[in-house]
Amino acid sequence: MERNLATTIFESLASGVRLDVFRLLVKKGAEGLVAGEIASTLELPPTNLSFHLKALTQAGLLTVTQEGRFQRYRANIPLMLELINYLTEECCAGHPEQCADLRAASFCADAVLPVESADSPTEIQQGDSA
Amino acid sequence: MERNLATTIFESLASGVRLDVFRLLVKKGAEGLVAGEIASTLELPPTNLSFHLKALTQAGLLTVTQEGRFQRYRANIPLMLELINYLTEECCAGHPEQCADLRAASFCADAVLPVESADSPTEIQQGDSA
DNA sequence: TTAATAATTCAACTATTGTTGTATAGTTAA
DNA sequence: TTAACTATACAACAATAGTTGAATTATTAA
Repeated sequence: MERNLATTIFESLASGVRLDVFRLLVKKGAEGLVAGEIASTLELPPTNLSFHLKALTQAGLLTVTQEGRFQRYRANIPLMLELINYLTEECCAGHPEQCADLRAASFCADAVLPVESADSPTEIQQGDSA
Repeated sequence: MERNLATTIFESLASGVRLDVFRLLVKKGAEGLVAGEIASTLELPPTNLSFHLKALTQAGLLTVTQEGRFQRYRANIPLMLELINYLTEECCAGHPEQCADLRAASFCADAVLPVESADSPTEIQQGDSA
């Protein structure tokens, strides 16, 4: 993982609103939520939520699939695992075995599989188009 | 973990400088480094490094012990574990067993034990004095 | 005590981020 | 096509974070 990506991910979680959004979507797992459901659950104005969803999605922490007029968001758990691996590289002064448990952790790996839908949703990659 | 602490931790890692500092100290493990060693390793002006060390320490990610005229910094790995647990609470829509591996991870747990020193260093708790 | 060293604090400036209201793009149904 | 709805993009302002140099505190050694 590149340093810039890591700082972007941390920055995208350095806001109470975005942290609430990400944790909510981690809880929902593979089901995810559409933007309106997130807004009503967290009681946020749509404009403000959109701002934060964009930040999280551009950091790669969320994926988006379009379902008709809805946008469904899901947490990108594998990216979180990569981030943790980045933090623990060459960990503990030459004793990497101390980190083995964490580095091998699976962390909800199935949470990124998209749910089947009648609208045959299309993946939207908003990675780093900025 | 409280939400404010979590966002403070993420914010403290949302800077390239602070991320470099934290990863460097994770690599050093229980040995840690004094401020001057960090400054020379990362080629940072002491004033700027001090600013970032303060942010990391106030977030709880670093611990400081005084050794004579030196300040030795170490990474606080258990806090990182708490943070990961906070992210995975009620994970994956009622299937918490999918996260079991990560939540049980030990992640360099011995990295916080202070190294013995002739100066009998004293713990300095800079947690939330602000 | 005096000088040298390690690290931090303070103040000023620059740069970036967060919030809100309004306007726009795309989707659905009559 | 028109109207209603979902969600995002844009622009303006308010608030916060980052960097630097000079001054300060604390420790060590002569």
